[in-house]
Amino acid sequence: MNYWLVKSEPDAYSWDQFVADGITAWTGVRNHMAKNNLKAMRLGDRMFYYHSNIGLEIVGVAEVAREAYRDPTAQGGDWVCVDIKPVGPMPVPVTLAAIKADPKFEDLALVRLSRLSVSPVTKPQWDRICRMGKWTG
DNA sequence: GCCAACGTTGGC
DNA sequence: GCCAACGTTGGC
Repeated sequence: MNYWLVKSEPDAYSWDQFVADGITAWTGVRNHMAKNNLKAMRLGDRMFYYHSNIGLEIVGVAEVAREAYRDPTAQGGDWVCVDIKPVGPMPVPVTLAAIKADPKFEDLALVRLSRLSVSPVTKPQWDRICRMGKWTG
């Protein structure tokens, strides 16, 4: 299984809205590196759900419910989206500040490539963030 | 509100 | 093919 992190501005689409929807198509990605990450996602892969701009913290865990397919909101190009569904909220949200304060995360894409909206997370990074957030799933 | 990072556009 | 200008993202 691979691990990921997706960003959403809570103003635009919050974790609570995501939970209310139950499943959502992760559309609108228009960056090639992010697109490649979407294409690499496999059914059941897990991802952190991060609130950018407001909150600046990982608030939940989601998983891939459908692998990459053509993004219906794209006018042209070969943009793709995946379907994701919430697994559960992070018992203790993990803040960007806490992540940045830990030297073990200096290679985390969220830190190094701050503008990338869909990024990979290594297994050790995943486990460490889960511990910080008291995630027991 | 500012600014750094970075992708895209367009002139040459 | 280079590079300046510009737009967007996202943290501070």
